[in-house]
Amino acid sequence: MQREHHKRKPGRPKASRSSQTMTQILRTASFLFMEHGYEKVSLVTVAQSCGLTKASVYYYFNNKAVLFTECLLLVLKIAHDQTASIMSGSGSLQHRLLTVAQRFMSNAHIEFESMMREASTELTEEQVGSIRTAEQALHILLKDIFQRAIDEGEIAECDPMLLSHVFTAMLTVRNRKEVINEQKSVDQAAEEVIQLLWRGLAPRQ
Amino acid sequence: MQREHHKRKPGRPKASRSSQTMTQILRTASFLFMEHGYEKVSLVTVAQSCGLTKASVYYYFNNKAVLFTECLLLVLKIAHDQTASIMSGSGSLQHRLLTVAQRFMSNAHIEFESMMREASTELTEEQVGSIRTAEQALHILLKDIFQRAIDEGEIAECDPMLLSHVFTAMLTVRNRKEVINEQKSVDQAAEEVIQLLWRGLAPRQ
Amino acid sequence: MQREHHKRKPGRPKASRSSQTMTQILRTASFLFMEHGYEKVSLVTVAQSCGLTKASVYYYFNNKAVLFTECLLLVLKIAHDQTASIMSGSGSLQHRLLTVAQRFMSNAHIEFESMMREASTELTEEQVGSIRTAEQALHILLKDIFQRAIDEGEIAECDPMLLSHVFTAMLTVRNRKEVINEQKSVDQAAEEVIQLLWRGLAPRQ
Amino acid sequence: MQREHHKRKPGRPKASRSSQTMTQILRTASFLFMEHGYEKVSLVTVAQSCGLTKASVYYYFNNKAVLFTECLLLVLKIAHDQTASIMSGSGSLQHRLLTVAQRFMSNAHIEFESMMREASTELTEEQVGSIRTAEQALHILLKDIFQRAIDEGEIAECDPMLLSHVFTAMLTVRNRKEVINEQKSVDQAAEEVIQLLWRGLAPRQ
DNA sequence: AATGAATGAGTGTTCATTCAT
DNA sequence: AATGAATGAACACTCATTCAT
Repeated sequence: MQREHHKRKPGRPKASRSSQTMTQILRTASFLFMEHGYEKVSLVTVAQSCGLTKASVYYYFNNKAVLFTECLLLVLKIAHDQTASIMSGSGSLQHRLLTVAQRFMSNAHIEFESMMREASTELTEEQVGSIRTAEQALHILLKDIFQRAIDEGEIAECDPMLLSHVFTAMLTVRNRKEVINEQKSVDQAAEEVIQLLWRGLAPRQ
Repeated sequence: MQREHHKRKPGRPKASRSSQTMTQILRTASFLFMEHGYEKVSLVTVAQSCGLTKASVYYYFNNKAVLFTECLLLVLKIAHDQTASIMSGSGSLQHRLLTVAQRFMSNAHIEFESMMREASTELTEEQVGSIRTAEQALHILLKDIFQRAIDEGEIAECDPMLLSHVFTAMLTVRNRKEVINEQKSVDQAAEEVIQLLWRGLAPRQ
Repeated sequence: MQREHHKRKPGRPKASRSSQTMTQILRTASFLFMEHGYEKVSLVTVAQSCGLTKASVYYYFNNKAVLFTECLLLVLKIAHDQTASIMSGSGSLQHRLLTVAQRFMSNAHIEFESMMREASTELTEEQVGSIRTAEQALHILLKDIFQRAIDEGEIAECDPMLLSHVFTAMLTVRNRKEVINEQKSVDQAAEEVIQLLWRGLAPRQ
Repeated sequence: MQREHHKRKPGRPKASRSSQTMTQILRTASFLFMEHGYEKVSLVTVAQSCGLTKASVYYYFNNKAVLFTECLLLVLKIAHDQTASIMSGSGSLQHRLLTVAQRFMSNAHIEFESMMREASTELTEEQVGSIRTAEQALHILLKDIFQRAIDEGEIAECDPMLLSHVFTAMLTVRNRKEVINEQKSVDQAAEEVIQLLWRGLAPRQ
């Protein structure tokens, strides 16, 4: 009889906190992984940073590799979306690249490739694959943009995929203390990097 | 190389050890650290790769942090000397940079900054400092070369130190599978990277 | 079956639970425990095998020890009843023993004593006691049957309780791969075991 | 020059204690495994029972599965050798079997098959195989003895391998409290079991 | 000069158990 | 009646480090 009133599912309803806790773990862990890499971040660190117990982290993520994978997918997705959003905006290509550079360089992170090398022995092939795919999506996005710019004569001819990698590699100067310091802000450094990339070293005659 | 650093006391291996075995450990460990990073390389791995026991490694190096420090100092010194040698040679600046790039890119290694971040929690400030100093020597070398080139109008005006960092950062594309593969050799990639750096993106009119 | 054990209070599931779900848990868990032993069967396995959650299992059984106890009591009662039913049937004693043997040997199960030893550190003395009682009921049943057979001269004189244990112990050969295989079926093995027990090794003159 | 005196190997000599510690671990662990099974025996228990640390156990045995395997191989070898020695002695077959039975029944142990089922998920196929081989060696030993006895008309015709398994299965009654107690010693029980096996149930006419 | 032995601290992972809903 | 969330205790395993020889 009660059942006819409102077919409420039995059991404790999934508290909205549930998803909140999970995303909090994801966010915290993402930050830690990007900051310190795979090995250095222990699950107890993640847990404590969230005010939880190790076992609670395991309640949401089956193991460290899974957590790591989801974190990277999240970070890469955000990076991809942000980049896409910025690049689809108005302004000159140079200016939009600068905006992307500033965005990327504003949050420190371990160089991607190093992190993957560190983690790859612990991840399944599938996990590595999914991360690689998400990473490539970002590079393909940039490559396509560069390709179009080349076609339209906006930039000089070159391998657009290589350019995409070089571009992101250049942004890692952000991590060097001699580059970013009291005298040179991140934004300023980004500007100079982009200018370097744009003009090249060749002297103007 | 050791005699050059007078202030270091901890971090310096016990004197009067058979330099034969010691340099072998150094070389082997250097290779392993550059290949896999700090954490991934256990002292037993180093020992076995030398045909020794863990305890023997401890006989020459007081602890892992000391060994790591000595390794990086060695690697950085070699890199510095090689670069200096190449850059002091003849040929155009662009060509000499290409040679340096090819040399660097030919042996895979974990991105330097990532490795330092990984290791830095285990190293003493002094150890970090000595590595940073050696690293900076390399960048100062490049900076000076770039500065002179700017002064002589060989390359466009820019922050030479930043340029030095950007230059080395660009070389890390070597680690990306999409860049180095069957279709593009390391030397070819190096060439394209240098060309990109030289010409920049701006379209020629 | 529960009503028969008045003295047990801990170890007895909360009253007035939907016997539907409860018996399903009991049946499923019994099977799993007999198949894999105490430790190997986690409550989450039991729950999932029933399409429930761990917490639901706890709703019916206060803890793992209680569930295990109830399972064994159930299994032992079934074994007892089946044996009683078979032995009270017609046919020669040897033939009825064969039927029992075939019944027992047809479903694989961990040797009883091993399972008890595994579980006993987690069970209360009371729980161990109740299981032992149920187990003994089975042996007493057999003992009485053997005693009567001895009295009636149907079998040779011997300690009937020991015989009961030897009889059940012999049936555990069922678990050995060298005994039960493609060439020898369970029923055939049972037959040979019973024949061995019946005739003994002594050569006939 | 020193080298010419006595080519002593460098390093600390393998203390005779070394092997002593190792065999002590083996003995202790064997006892514990036979007493409680695979899962129940944690390596910290083993270590403490030897007055060592967990890590020390790992110094001698790479992991729990390896330790377990070596323990079982040891136990099975001892059992095999003891049995062979006893069976090759003089006296009637019945009497020698009794001696074997008494020997086996005097030390309690978990039923072998149960232990293997418990452990097999953690062992490599190779490890399982080597244990199975050692186990089979014992059964083959018995089988051959039984076969010869059959050939010589010393015992009645039957499947000698099945007999071997039945024989060892019968000895597990040792674990039952109703069999071994204040009123019936192990030796006495062994005697009755052997008598049962020898004479069988069939009434003598 | 080199090594066998031993250890402490830490890591990932599992699981029975509790509690509010 | 049933469940989502959270936890503590245990376990297997690794590794840098020490010390007597």
